[in-house]
This record gives sequence, C-alpha cells and structure tokens, in this order.
Amino acid sequence: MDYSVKNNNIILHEPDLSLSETLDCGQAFRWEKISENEFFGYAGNKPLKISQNNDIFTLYNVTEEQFLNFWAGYFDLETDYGELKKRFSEDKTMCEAIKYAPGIRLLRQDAWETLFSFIISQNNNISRIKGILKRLCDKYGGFPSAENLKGTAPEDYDFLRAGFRSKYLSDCAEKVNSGETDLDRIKNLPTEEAERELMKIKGVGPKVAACVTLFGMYKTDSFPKDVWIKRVMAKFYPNGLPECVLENKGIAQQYLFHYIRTSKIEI
DNA sequence: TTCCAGGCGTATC
DNA sequence: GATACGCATGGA
Repeated sequence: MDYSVKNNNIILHEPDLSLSETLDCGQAFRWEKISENEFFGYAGNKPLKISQNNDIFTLYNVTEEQFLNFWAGYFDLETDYGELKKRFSEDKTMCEAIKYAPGIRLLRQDAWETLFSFIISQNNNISRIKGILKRLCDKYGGFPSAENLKGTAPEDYDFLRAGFRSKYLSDCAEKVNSGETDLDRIKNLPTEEAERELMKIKGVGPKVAACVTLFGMYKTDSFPKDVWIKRVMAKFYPNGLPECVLENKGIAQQYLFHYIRTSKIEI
C-alpha cells in the first residue's frame, strides 16, 4: 500500500482503482460525483471526500489512523487487483470486461447497511434505489442502525416510497433486533450457510442474500445472479463459469455486471 | 406512453 | 422441484 500523509489528507497511489467505476457500479448507493474527478459519500456513517488524478487519490480530512483502520479496508487496498485481473483475463469475456472498466474493486461494506439496502434493490433500478436510501438517511440523520428501527411497522416506511418492500424492511429490522438474525455470527459461516440464514428474512431470496455475503461480508466466492448476470450467463457462459474466476467469482461478477449493463455490446 | 428494474412470495402443478 | 404471476414506484 503506497500512501503518504500530507496536511490533513491522505495521498494514495493505486493504479487499480477508478472512483467512478467502483463507486458508481451498483454495489454502493451512497456516493455521488461532485465534480469531474471528485466523489463525496458515506460508508456506514463515515463521510468522505475523495478525488482522483490518474492513479493518485486524495482522501480529504482523513487521519493516518482512520485511513489504516477503515478506508484502506473499505477500498480493499490490501488485495492485489493486478494479480486478480491477470488471472481472470485467461477468459476472453473477462478480458473484455476488465478492459472496459479496469478500475473496479470490491468494496468491503457494512453487513447491516448492505442487507437493508439490497432488500430495497429488488426489482428496482439503481437511481431509484439511491433516492430511497437518500430519503432514509435524510430522515435518520445518517444510515439508521437496526436499533434505530426497532418496532417499525411497514407503514413506518411509507415516506421512503419503497412500495411492496416496506413489509420486508420491517421484518428485517425485527429479526436483527431480536437476534434471530445475528449478522456477526452469520459472517463467520460458510457462504452457502450464511445465505441460507439470511433468507429467513422476508424479501431476502438467493440474489439479495448473495449480495449481502459478497458486498457486506466479503465472501468473494458468492455470485449474485440478477437479470444482467443471467444475460451474461446465457450469452457467454451457457456451460458455466470458467475455472479461472471460480475462487473469486464475486469479484469477477462485478466486472461482468458493469460491462453488460453499461457498455454497448449486443446482448 | 410503455417498458422494465442488482427479485421474491405465493399458488399451482 | 419447476414454472407463472403479481407486486409499488418511477427512471428512461
């Protein structure tokens, strides 16, 4: 990890990171582009302004301790994406997807925030998901904890305009508050078992559960299959994923998802 | 205006 | 176990 401290900022050198590709590819919903090369957003309830000039990043008003204890982990800086991408590129489609957006990384996000957010994501589009989460955070002065949502009924979420998902949100809050869903315990389970546990929450099926284990628990072998990934599978991998991605197919999934969803390739 | 979105619960077979 | 359908809302 190549960084230095300058004034109150952290200056980071990282060739395998693009802010727009990583923060705006549908894995996190609370980042916004505030200028050509700057983003502002939140991870948990930690705010950050960050800018990029080629492979040099500035994290504003971040101490070395905050950087090492939190942001370095959030941006997955200890993982060598150069090495990962080299391995993935043994496959032709992966090679194209990586060439299209080489700066994607998997963010290590908070499990609770990921769970709540991805319940909202189902049968929904990304810009609308962002709007719903903004209304949520505006009301609670940041992303609410499970405790903050204790005792909420579906109607309590009307202000979100989340539609049929409201009943799922109150069930999620209830199960986490009662301890029936214990995210810290689930984190330590094998991927498949963890997903089975998460699916006890109403509105959490295989896809949402996989997003939670991948984005919120850093289980890099989980593989969320949304409508876009189903298209990728049908078009490029009718006989299954190539061997070179299997161990980290969750990370590979991010490149594929972004590639098929935003590039102009024929589906 | 119509189509569809980082799906899931339920009914039915 | 597999398949079909409805669902709230609003972006494009």
